[in-house]
Amino acid sequence: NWRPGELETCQGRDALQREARRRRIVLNRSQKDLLEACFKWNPYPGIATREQLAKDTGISEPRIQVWFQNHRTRQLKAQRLKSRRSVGEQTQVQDQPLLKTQEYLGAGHRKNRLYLTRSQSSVLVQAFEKNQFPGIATREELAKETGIPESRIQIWFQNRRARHQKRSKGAPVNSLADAPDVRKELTVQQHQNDPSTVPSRSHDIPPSNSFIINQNSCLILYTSFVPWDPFAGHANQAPTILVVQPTQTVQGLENPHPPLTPVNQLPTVLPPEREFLDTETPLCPQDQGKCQDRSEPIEPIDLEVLESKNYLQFKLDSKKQWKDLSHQDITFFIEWWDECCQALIAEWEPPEGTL
DNA sequence: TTTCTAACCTAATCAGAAA
DNA sequence: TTTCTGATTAGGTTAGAAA
Repeated sequence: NWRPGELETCQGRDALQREARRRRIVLNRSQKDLLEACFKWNPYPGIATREQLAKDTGISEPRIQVWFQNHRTRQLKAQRLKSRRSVGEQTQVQDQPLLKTQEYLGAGHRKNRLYLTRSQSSVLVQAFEKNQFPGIATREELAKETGIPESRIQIWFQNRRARHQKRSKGAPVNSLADAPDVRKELTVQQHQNDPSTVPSRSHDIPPSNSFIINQNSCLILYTSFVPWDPFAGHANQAPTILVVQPTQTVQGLENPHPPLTPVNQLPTVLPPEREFLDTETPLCPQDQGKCQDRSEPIEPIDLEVLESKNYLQFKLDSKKQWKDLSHQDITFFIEWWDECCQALIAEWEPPEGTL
């Protein structure tokens, strides 16, 4: 049951000609738990979240991305099936999109764009001319040769095939299109290591490992309080996730759905209480020296900290919303907060027997 | 053998730099 | 503004691991 034109595609090709795929990974229970918990509150994780998940699970970021892609598909499919069953087969049901968080809607959601050099382009173009559907071995070889991550090479081939097909179907071909880029010879690593060479995105708020900003509240995610080996397989060594839920009043403002479900299904380890609750300036750990030179706490007019069950809740002043804060305020606060979290994590000693 | 799901695919679209 | 192209999405297919 091939579709017209499918002979041109990988799926229509003789299986014998197809190059081998990547070896399939098998997720363990705690990796799945962590991904599923994260999916519940954010089905569209941005690059910062995906990288944090990669760290915490030991799964590479591209595999995390694929897992989310597949999981969304299954989720939407199941959702549709469920709603059609409940309403009746004959009725047309409006599909409910998955909830997108501020992380998705804001800037900094995507990976930094890759800029290929002339030589990188020509290597890829040559490879494409030989084989439009390289398997994992070829892609890894190309990755080694060009210094481009394998996952991006895969994307490059996908885009190239799509555009190649479009053009061969009669669209006018611009001779410059897809030609090796004439930009100066910056390596990928240069772009990645030197932020000044990455195209500016002045409105960006830096991605945070521990923050998600919603319109009216901020959600704080702690991970990695427990040094955790994803492959160790001990149930009590699951990663720690602490999601801070916006208050009910805040939730009610704009979104009919609670934006997040607090994730407390996983073992939760709070940071040492003294760090947050007993100080005059609860937003800054006492050991402020670790927060570089920022010994001045953020003026707490915008934020307050509340203790509630096992959650720490930060709530904006009722009159103030995140959108009222300047970009600089937020950027400063996030950077500062990440540093404090890192200092805290570095300092934290797990209870005996948890390792 | 069947079921589940990671890996991979296309097509459409977004997004940002360059022309 | 338009063009180009890397990144992301939805959703379908393939194929390997587990039941």
